Amino acid sequence: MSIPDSPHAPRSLTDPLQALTEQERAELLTLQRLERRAKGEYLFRAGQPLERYYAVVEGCVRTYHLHDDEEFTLDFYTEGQTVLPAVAGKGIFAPSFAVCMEDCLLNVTDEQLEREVFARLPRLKDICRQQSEQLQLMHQQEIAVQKSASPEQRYAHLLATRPSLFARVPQYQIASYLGIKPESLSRLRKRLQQN
Amino acid sequence: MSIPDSPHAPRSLTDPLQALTEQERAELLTLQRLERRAKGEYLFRAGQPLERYYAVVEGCVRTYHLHDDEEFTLDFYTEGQTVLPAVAGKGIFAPSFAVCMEDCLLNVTDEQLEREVFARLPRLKDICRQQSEQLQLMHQQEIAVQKSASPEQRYAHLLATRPSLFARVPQYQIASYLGIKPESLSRLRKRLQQN
DNA sequence: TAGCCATCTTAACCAACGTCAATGAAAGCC
DNA sequence: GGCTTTCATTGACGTTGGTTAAGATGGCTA
Repeated sequence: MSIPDSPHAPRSLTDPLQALTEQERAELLTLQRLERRAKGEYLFRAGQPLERYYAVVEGCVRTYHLHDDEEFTLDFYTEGQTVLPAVAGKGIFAPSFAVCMEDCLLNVTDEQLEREVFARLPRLKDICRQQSEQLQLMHQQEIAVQKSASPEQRYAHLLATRPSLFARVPQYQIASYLGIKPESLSRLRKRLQQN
Repeated sequence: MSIPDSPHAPRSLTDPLQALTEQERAELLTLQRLERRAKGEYLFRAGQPLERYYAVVEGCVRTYHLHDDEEFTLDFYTEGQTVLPAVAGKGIFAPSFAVCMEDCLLNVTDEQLEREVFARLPRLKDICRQQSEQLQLMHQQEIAVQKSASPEQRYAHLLATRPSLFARVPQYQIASYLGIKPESLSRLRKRLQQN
């Protein structure tokens, strides 16, 4: 019933900004651009060019994939998380849909802003690159878990690591995140209660 | 029975070196370091610091994840592919095992060599970054497929896109790549034959 | 050649998920 | 309040993958 959690492949990231000085962080705050999005609004849709990327300051964003008119939830992003790998720019197209589950406050970055920020805070570039590499390894890890863990294990793990999600997100979307149907999740939960 | 293949999330990459001039490519050839590894040799093991990364020039490398003494194949890398995201350096640890399925000829890069190459061919840095971003999107795509496609669909897709693998790799490892047991793959194949 | 090992297949049984359909419960709307 | 909509639950039933165990095949070696 245990989830494979390699000690060297963290599934959650340390705040990348910790490496900055107080002053640098203050400067970053003056540079960043915040936007509000209402519940139900889309940040992007599959196939669209990705000109901006988003970090969640407040609220919850869900990404999903569409296949045979059915949604498959890829991930939920909450406070402090960056939606998708922070990738944007020419020739980059969204592989999925991203929709706000709640009213959101978002930190929005486009190519130009990224250049400005990196110009002011050159150290941030390396930090971001490291962050991106960590994320890649985490994705490998996620694929591994998806292959080796049962739906029940994945559910238990989600419940343990992100319990607050269950209060913010409808269960049928959690089910699709776990890769099963809502009815199955319902029965799975019942099974666990009884034991 | 169709596999979700978003037109904008390519599952195979264009050769990143196409963007280089003939001369640059020639220079790259003089810089690169080739190594031979025998069948069965490990490139790295889970938890080890990743000081080098590898591209397959000839042969086949398998990465896998270990969970409850069972192997879960993450991917097979053949001619022209880079093993894992090309990530290496301080603080980076292997999330999985990588073992040669055949005698291999590998293109090996460590941090120092990477610096040298980037110093000689500065354009390559951007190319690699773009490549890395594409890879990240492909990983997202893979997670989506893993969630939305049945083992049968994944099998059909693998057969269609990488038929040569079936001649190079034992079937029980293909099964673990598909996320099922060898017996199930055997039955699945029989089912498909009959229909 | 005989024996061993790894791999693939087959069969029988069980558990778990998918599907379809019906019922409840909660929230939002007129 | 009554209505609709959305979401969660439950049941019946079929399909499929996991498990276990037993052969079959082929290659390798003593």
